[in-house]
Amino acid sequence: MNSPQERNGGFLPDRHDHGDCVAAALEWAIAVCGDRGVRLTPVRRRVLEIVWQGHRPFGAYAILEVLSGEGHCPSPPTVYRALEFLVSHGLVHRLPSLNAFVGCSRPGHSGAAQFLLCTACGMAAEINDSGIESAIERGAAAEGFDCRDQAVEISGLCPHCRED
Amino acid sequence: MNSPQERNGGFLPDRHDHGDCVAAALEWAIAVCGDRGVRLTPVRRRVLEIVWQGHRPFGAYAILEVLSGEGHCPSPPTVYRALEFLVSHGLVHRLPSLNAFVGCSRPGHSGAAQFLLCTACGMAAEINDSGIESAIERGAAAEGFDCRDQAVEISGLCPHCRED
DNA sequence: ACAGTAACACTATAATATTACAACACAGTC
DNA sequence: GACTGTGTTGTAATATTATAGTGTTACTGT
Repeated sequence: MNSPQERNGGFLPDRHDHGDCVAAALEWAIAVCGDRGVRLTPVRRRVLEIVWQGHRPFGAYAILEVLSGEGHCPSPPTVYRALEFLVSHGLVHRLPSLNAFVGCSRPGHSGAAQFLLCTACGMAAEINDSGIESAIERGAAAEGFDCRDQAVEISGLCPHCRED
Repeated sequence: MNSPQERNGGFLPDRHDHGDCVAAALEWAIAVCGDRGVRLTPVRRRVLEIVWQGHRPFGAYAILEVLSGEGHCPSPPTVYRALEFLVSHGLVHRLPSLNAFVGCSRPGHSGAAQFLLCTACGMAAEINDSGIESAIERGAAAEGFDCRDQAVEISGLCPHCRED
């Protein structure tokens, strides 16, 4: 099975078929959960869909608000647990600098991810740049540091906004 | 004037003379504020010293607690304002992944900083690796992204902890 | 059906951060 | 020394993000 990688990475044109992005993410999530014998419950599935509403980070309480608007009105722990599950299975990323979550565009990818965050429009793009990853590993190793996790958040202007 | 760079970077031995680190940071802060015509008021100075108590990130409310223990009992906005001032003048860094602040070891350095965060002992080390910085710039440029700020937080085990 | 486990609901609360406005302090000028 | 404008701090209230603890429900395998 293919990951949604080809379709979802980088900054996409404004009017791409976003339904495809969501469908691909969902399909991938179902496959991953099947493989690992874990459950993509309704709450988890719905949270994943909401996070994927756009290529834009979503706060936990924004997710909660969407769910509340649907009659189903869960409490913060429910949302955080669902997010934790999705993050732990590599389906969603947390962006600490924004206290927000974004769908993983390359769930099949094994390496580290980096994020481009547009300060103008709020768009987020995930890249998986092995040059950045290995530069960080080298930098850490030079200090005798055993690198376990990299969080790289790059803020600036996306291709669309830098023209305006 | 020299920045405290030589003395404070990377992971230092457990028993270095930490008074020197604080003194150097303070001296640098006084010089920077003098140059720019801004004031290193008592609150700001004291917050800077507290952040520099160790090479370890300090939360805003932990700072507040220290200040409270000193009779001088400020409120959250006071601490956040002081931190904002120090961050804006490059004297302190914010670590979003920890919601915490750490003294800048290389306040004179013009390039981007990266942080090595030990998950075992909580130590933080700042590095200024131009290889990482330029790899990120390349990666961003490849997406047509105009990079304004890089936040790189690397978690893992520091040289001391990886031996245990 | 039953036991074991995982997930969820619910209440409360902790931890982090900001808004808004009033009071004060300092620098430069008269 | 008083006047004035700017920047800083004090204070109270509140917003935002995240977790703890307890009990209940739902699914899985036998």
